[in-house]
Amino acid sequence: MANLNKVFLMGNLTRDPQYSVTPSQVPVVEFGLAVNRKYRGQNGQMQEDTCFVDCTAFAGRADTLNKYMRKGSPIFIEGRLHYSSWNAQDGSKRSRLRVVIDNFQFLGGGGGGGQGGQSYGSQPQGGYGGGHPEAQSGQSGSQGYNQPSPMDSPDQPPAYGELDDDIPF
Amino acid sequence: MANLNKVFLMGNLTRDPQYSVTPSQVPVVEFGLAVNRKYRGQNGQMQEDTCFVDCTAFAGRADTLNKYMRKGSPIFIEGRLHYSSWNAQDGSKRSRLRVVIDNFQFLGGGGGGGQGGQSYGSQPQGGYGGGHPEAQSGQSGSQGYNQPSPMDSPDQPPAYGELDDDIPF
Amino acid sequence: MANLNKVFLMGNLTRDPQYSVTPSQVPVVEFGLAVNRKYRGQNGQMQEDTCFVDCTAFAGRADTLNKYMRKGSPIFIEGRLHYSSWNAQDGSKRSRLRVVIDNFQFLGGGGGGGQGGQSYGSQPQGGYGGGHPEAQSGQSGSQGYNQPSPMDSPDQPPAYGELDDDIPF
Amino acid sequence: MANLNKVFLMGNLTRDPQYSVTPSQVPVVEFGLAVNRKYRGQNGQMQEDTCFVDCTAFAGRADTLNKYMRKGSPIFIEGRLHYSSWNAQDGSKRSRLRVVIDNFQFLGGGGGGGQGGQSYGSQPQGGYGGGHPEAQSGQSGSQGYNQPSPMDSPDQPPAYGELDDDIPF
DNA sequence: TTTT
DNA sequence: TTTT
Repeated sequence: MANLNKVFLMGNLTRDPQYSVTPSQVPVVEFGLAVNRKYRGQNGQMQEDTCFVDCTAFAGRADTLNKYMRKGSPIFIEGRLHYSSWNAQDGSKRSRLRVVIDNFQFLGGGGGGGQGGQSYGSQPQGGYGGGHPEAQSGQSGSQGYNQPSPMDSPDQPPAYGELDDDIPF
Repeated sequence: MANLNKVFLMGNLTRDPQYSVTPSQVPVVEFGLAVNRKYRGQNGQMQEDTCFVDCTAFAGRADTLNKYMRKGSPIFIEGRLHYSSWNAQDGSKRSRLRVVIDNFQFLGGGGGGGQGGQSYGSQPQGGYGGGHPEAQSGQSGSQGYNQPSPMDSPDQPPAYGELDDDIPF
Repeated sequence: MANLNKVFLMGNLTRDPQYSVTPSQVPVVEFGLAVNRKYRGQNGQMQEDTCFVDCTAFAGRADTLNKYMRKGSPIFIEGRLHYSSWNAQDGSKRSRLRVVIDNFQFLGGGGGGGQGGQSYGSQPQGGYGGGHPEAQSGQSGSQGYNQPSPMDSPDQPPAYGELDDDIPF
Repeated sequence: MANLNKVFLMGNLTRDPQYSVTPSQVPVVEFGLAVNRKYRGQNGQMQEDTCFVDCTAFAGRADTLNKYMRKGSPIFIEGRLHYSSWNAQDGSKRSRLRVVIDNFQFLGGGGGGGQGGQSYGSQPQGGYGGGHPEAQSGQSGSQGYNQPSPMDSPDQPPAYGELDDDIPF
């Protein structure tokens, strides 16, 4: 009953984002991501292999990614594995894993678009969302965070009663 | 400009959750978490040390944690570091890091409450939310997921146009 | 040039681990993992989908997993995505993503074997390794950790010079 | 008994790395990290707060960080929380959380040093290690990875027996 | 090919 | 202030 599905990737787009919309006009973006890995092989020499991952984003994230990412762009992605299966033309059962994007960060220095390091996400408490005008990404917005600013000098952090806001952090 | 703040912890509560509410009646729960680590020391012998972390949860998460967790309970936590600072009585500047909980999982087998493995969270696409009646946790709910059910047998996963739902996954 | 490939999963084995060895007798274990997700669909009702992930472990990890895990066993996995590709019989190019296991935790309460919560891994500094006799998992062991035990009472944590050990933590 | 302690941070150094060595000459580096978070407050307006985290690295990682990071440099860090406690001069018990660095990535575009996106780490299977000459970081090196290159065209990935290497991935 |  |  315990379930967790969390993926963190950094890599470069292998192709320009492909933009589409669902039947009810929700934006969708798909692209490939290449994640390289260097490792020391049996022979003691450095080797490299690449993990190619298909990634999908929806809604505001799709818009933002489509706007700023290009083939070669470096990106940090937080998401989850998604499994889909279907019946192939030859009658066999086929399946695929992809990554559905929940949050991302543009990383500078790469080939394509993103050269800043903006952050986008959908988790108000989850951390590193917002920051970009296009980053409309379904935040529930109910759990703001306000830096405690205690009036005086206790040996403990301020209690919640001293704060004028609902959720202190 | 790139920012990320993500913490994953598994450990046991060092004390019963302490429940309170913010001035505007938002539930808050605080507890200590002990996370053990075994490692091989300089001498080659196994050693153990414990990391004690103060954890805080708000709203529906606070209610659920308060209801099921007790001193000794094992738990999996996803959250973020939160820094607070204040002036101590002696005039010195003091600060503290704590973890603000975004998602959690009860893990069986421990001392106190949680014996199942239920999952709670606040991220519709982020993965492992819901499942428990008490798990009211601020989901924005806009990004549902429906298993694709292709009509026929392509050699590719079904396109979005074939799906009768807004966001396929 | 920035690359990251990190996966965290919790779920249940869909089949008993399948044990084998590489040509040079390195143990290998493979199993399927089912990771469930509850979410609220477009219609507002709770829905569930399952992500099926093929997992592979090597060496000491393979031994331990093979010994304790069974179909239905709950487990926490830390690993990385691995991409492999090959040419299918019909001449088409095929590919697959799987998860290579770096660390894992048995989680209690499930169908099969693991009912404790032991921890296994390969990262001395990475956290939660060791603890089980079978957990031979390639630790480099060079970064031990010793709890600082300052003699007196500064207003700062003890400096390294006060410690009688190489790496204080 | 289940324990996990994992931290992922992206942010900027708040000061130049401070280099030292342990009594037995193991390199140590310490620096502060600022991780920003944007969120929508109760009032509906965007707000920002910063999490300040003390970070420590040892051995080869310390050397590399010391060489390339400066105040303002952006960085991605994977590590673990470390708790230390001591008795303050006034007799009170004091404690502190910090992050011990296991892996890191330089991120381009920031103030100080890192302008590439090199990756450094200590986990052979863990992913994104190596790549830099200075990145001496305690790899056990036993779990190399070789891309499978099947000769022909099965409908399954190649079995291990077909591979001429110990650990295929 | 599928687990709770 | 501490849990298994």
